Amino acid sequence: MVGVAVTGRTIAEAAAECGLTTHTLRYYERDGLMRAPVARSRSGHRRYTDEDVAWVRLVTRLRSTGMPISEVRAYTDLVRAGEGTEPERLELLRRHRQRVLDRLATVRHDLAAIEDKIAVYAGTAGGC
Amino acid sequence: MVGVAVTGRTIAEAAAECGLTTHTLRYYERDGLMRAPVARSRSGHRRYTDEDVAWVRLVTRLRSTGMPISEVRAYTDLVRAGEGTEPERLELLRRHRQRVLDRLATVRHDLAAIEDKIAVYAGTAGGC
DNA sequence: ATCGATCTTCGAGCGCGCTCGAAGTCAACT
DNA sequence: AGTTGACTTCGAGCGCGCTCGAAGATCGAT
Repeated sequence: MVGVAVTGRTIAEAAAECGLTTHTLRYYERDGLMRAPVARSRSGHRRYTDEDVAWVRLVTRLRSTGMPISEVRAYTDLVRAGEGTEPERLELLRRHRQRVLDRLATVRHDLAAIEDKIAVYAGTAGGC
Repeated sequence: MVGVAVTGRTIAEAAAECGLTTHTLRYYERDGLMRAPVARSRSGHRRYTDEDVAWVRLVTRLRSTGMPISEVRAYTDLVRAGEGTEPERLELLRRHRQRVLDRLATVRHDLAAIEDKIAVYAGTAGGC
């Protein structure tokens, strides 16, 4: 075979695709947030597969909804442990979901109070 | 007059009422998050008025919706500056409102993806 | 072969928002 | 009067989540 294509993305490409920095991507890996260590080229450079990128995207969704790093790691550990851990993963995700919903409700409630204040100022500005 | 009632709450009472610690309440004051310095008893202990508590409640709503301390301080400065700053206050609150709405949309979107995953696990667990 | 951009590891540093502890004063009850 | 607990100021410390920089190896285009 001539010219075997190097598979996977560089860390910079993966970072751009996920909206993260290369620093953060390395940090996540160090911190146990990848299902498996990212593959390397012969010279040691990281090569991100589609699966790696998809996983990082899941991680960012969990993070964006407020899941702490430690809990993302716990979830990752369960996935890495393989079959049989599905009930635990489900429970973890469901607990997270409930927390997010509670948080959303609180924010909406507090936002409503702030919007009342906006309405007062807007009324003042309107001069009516 | 016999037994003039001491007006206002102690810091512990105010903290309990606002769902904060006394440490946090002092920290907020130090950090310029109170409209005016809290009144003191003759011996120097803080006495929180209804207005103080109402203000702290506003601060907690701004914080709870993600406004940074520095911006709460900026808003506080405007209120302290008095009349004429209403348009700036309005603009600040409106900008905040928009950020909160954007954030809510993002969280809802990311949560939906997580709920898809929950559905997959739940399906697996259901065994159908 | 050369050169500039990108990659590696490692450990330190930072910004935010509290959180805590020390050392001392004051309040309130018995 | 004594004692227990709450209050004061001050500055330091902490947990989280990155973020950065140094020193050096490698890549890819010319």
